[in-house]
Amino acid sequence: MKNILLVDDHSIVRQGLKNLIELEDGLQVTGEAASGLEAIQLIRTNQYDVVVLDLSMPDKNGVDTLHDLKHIAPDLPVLILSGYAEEQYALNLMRSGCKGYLSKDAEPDEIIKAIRTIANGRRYISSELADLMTNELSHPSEKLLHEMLSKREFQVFFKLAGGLSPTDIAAELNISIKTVSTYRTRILEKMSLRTNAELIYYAIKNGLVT
Amino acid sequence: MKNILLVDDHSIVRQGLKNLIELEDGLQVTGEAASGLEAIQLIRTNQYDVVVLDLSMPDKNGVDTLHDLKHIAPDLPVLILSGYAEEQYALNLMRSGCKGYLSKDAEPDEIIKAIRTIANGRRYISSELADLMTNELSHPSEKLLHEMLSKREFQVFFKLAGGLSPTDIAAELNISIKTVSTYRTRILEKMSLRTNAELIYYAIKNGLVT
DNA sequence: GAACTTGTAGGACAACGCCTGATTACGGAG
DNA sequence: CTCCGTAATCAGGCGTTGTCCTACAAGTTC
Repeated sequence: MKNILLVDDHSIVRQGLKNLIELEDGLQVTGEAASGLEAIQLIRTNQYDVVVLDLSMPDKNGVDTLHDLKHIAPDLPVLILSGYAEEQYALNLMRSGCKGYLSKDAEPDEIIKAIRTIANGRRYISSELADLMTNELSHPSEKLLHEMLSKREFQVFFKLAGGLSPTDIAAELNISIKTVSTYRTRILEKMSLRTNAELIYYAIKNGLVT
Repeated sequence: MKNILLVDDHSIVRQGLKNLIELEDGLQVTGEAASGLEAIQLIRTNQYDVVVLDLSMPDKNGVDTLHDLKHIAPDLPVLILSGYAEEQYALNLMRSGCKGYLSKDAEPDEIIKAIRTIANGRRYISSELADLMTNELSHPSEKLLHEMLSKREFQVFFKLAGGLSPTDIAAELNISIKTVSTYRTRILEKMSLRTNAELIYYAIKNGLVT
């Protein structure tokens, strides 16, 4: 029997998933969290086989949550569930160590399939994502700019795009402002941007923020 | 027995809502639509007492869907369920004739309460929304926000939106940086924004920059 | 004429950016 | 397997920039 932790701030979504999952043999939901912090705490004290993680949450976003998770429990497999517009960062997330990535409007069947696959220790890659990735491998030069960022850089990028100040970001990531500033410089450099404004513009135009 | 139509493109969310609703006496889900168009079609041919409508959908967004709905079935009460960041529309939507507005992360209890209230022909207004509305009424603004700016303020707004630094702007307008900063403060104040990022976001979404 | 609004800035202080450098992690060459 | 280069993560110093608060004159509204 596989124990599943659901992380999503909308209780309706958790309800829906739970319902779906509990119809299945061998799968059960043994934990629910409405935020990244809650999730981290549950994982510290309980034992799960799979985490199903929503990307967009208020207090601590999915990207950061995934990052922290990987420190606490490197081998715990994570399935990312995303809304729209977030397909763009699928590749970044896969590199950050999630085992699967699905859009919320996927069919219930597919979600179950993904959970099963991941619970068994394998990766789950949807056909859309597979396309993306092979595309990626065959023409590496055509990477989207933001996919050239490291994990940490991407986290910072994301927060800058959301309008957070360096000070806020430093606090959220527990690093020095100086470090944030360093990342910012490198992000602008890698992405050939010049200002925060351009960065925000990029993020909006590429659907990285809604 | 009240018949409810659920409109949301995520089947998980529909599942969750359905589950929630069917535990209740006197409420039943008799229709589901994954898109605005589907919803319109169902409403043409079937009889519902309440529509629960998600705001963000791919083909036709909730705003437009609501608008069309009101032409086909002016008296059919609609409860809007929104994700984040959409609170801005709440007021416009209420004016467009929806009967209630709730965030998706509301408690299940509240959702049920809202549905019941609306099904009985009354409006449902959450406390957050009530706050917003009174706020709004106290300084009425039919105008677009940026139309409330003075000439000078608008010049600065425009340049800020374009990513110019205060220093650059000061140079272009031959005024002190301090003055630019003052305008910035007033602009943010007048437009109820908090950061340059939000300002840029506003400008892009309102087509003030390309 | 009192009460806003608009255009303008100065001073104090915090925030930020740029440059530089340490440490660690990793992958390929030898 | 070790060595080394490169990329990633982090941060301090120092000077600049920008924000916030305050202020004030000129117009506008009631």
